[in-house]
Amino acid sequence: MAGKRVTLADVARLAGLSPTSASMILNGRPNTRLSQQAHDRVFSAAQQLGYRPNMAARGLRTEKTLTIGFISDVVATTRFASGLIKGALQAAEDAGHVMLVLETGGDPAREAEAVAAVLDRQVDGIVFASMRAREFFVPEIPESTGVVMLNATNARFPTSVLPDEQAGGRLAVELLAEQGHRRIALIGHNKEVEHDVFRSTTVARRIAGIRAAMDERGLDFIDETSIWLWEPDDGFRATMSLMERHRDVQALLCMNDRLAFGAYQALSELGLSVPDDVSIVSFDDDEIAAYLRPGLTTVALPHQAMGRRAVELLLSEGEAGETLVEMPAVIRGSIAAPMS
Amino acid sequence: MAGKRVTLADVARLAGLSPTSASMILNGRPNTRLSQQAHDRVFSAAQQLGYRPNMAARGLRTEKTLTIGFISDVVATTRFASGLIKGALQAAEDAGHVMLVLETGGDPAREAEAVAAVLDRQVDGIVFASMRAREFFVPEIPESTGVVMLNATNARFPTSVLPDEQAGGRLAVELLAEQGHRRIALIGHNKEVEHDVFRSTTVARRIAGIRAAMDERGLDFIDETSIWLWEPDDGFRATMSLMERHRDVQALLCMNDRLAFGAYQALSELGLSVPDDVSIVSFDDDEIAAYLRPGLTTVALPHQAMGRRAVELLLSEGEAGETLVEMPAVIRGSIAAPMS
DNA sequence: CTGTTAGCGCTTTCAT
DNA sequence: ATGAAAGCGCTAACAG
Repeated sequence: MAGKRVTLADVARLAGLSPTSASMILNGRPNTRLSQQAHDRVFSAAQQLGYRPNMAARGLRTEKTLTIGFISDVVATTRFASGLIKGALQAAEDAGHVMLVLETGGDPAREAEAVAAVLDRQVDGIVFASMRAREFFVPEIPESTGVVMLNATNARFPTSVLPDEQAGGRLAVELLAEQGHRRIALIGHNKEVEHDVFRSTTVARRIAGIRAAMDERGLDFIDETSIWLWEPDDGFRATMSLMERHRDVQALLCMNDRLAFGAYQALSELGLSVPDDVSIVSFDDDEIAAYLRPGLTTVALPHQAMGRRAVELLLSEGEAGETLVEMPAVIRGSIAAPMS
Repeated sequence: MAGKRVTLADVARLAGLSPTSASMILNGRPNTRLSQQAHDRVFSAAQQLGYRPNMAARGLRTEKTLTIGFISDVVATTRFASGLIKGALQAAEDAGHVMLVLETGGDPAREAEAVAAVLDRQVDGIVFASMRAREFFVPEIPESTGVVMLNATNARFPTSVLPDEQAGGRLAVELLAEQGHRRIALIGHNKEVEHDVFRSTTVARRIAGIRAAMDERGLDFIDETSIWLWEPDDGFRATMSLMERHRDVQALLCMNDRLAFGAYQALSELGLSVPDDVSIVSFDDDEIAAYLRPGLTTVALPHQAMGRRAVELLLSEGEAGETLVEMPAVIRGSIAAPMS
């Protein structure tokens, strides 16, 4: 049954035409009116034989492979960053493309190899994705190959897709301000990181958004708890230390959901209730946000939409520059009006 | 600079040899001793020109593409299942292969298209991965194409990689029994699911392992709490209901970490402490397991190892049959000897 | 030891 | 309205 693969020549032969004509018909070439009969015969022959074009052969001629390369540092491994892949995959599928996924661990040598590997396969374009937005090293790439930076930036490749962190930062503050909170603490802010542009372009923007929104309303950071990591344990300790010094804090703004998780644990240990005693808003919409009790209100990192957008830009040769994707608020039970 | 791509002919010309010779040298063909000089000239020419073979052209001749297809239902999107991809990616890279990743959402139509898409690109083999182990629909595939089922099974393709659930189930019980627990409750068991082989081949095995280990030690399920979903909220409710009826339970065995998360929340609400009042062991080693306080002891689903194994089997034409991958225990603070 | 010829399956001039 | 021929870049047979 599954002997040799059906080739265009087979289809042409069965249809009683030349491969040339069959090719034109199957590809729906315009300006070349072959008879209706010919069309019918070719289509039915292709159908009957179960013909599928050999992309390698086609690619050899056309230089197009309907394949794109998705090269990431560690995206494939991390919880929500796989949303980037998912979105990209969907957009690729919608456009009839398929995606080569490679992971480099952020190692320049592997990045170079990854680029070579996808270039060898004549991909139609490359998406470079990073787990945390950063300036991303990119090896030399022929000009004919389109490149989009996803959650990352690179001077040589200006087309990039990033979350709209500034608006996201504003939004988080607004969620709290609308409830009437004035004494708000920020958990996860770190002045050193803020000014380390390489490490985190976008965090700086988020902070800028938060700061602007706070200033406009005359609110102040109650505290700037400097911590380095953003894991639950850091959130736990930061919250403990904060509450010790500022028992009157009304709301917490956490830089990510894991910190917020730690904050929940700390507040619970202190006998404080969310949101009755303290409201919490954070960023990411990590999976745990929905698991917490009460659910965590958070400004989502729109990974899936970003992945989708990146591939769309790649395939449409969209204009260069930054595309900012909106960070939507996901409202859950962790915010309420302050009691005092 | 980046004009036309360097071709084998260019290399041969520069080396003063025919393309054939250059090809043989570059591919390190045995039994064809070309002079050492020729080797040197070809290598240096290739180096100098930055030659890279065109895989499409090579694939056209050799029928090999150094590319494998990874088709999953929803793997790419879910937190820990992306471990499957990561492992597969690593094994592929180690073997000099590259991976096309497609997602089908479990929809047969999309599955058929995905298979067609990778077959059109002449992949050297296909891995079918599923989020939860199940009998997986697979469209017709030419016999020459290797297929490995990953966290899934299919009658037509006997080569599959699965977690060793039976041993994992035993292990979980042993962790508790070693501490001296005798009154152990199982959270997440559902008799209907247990017998629904299609929905969950492996859960049945896990239960079998648990049951066997319990029987050997003369332990009994304190309760079989039938619930359908395995989300934190389900764990919360199941634990609440359980503790109401069996205040003397010493340990909880949760079918996954999310259920355990819910159990933590419930116990906390009841003023009970983990592990002093109740020990908890669960399955998966989801990310939250490390986030919980105390850390959750859990029998891990070895996704990464499984992904790796699947690709290794695919590329080595390994023998057919089930490959069971060990589920290792990850010990954290949620277990201790019972107080009573 | 090395080169020539042919052809993988497809698309694309260019003739008819 | 259709087909013949050439060639994409590579490798496998077969001569020299």
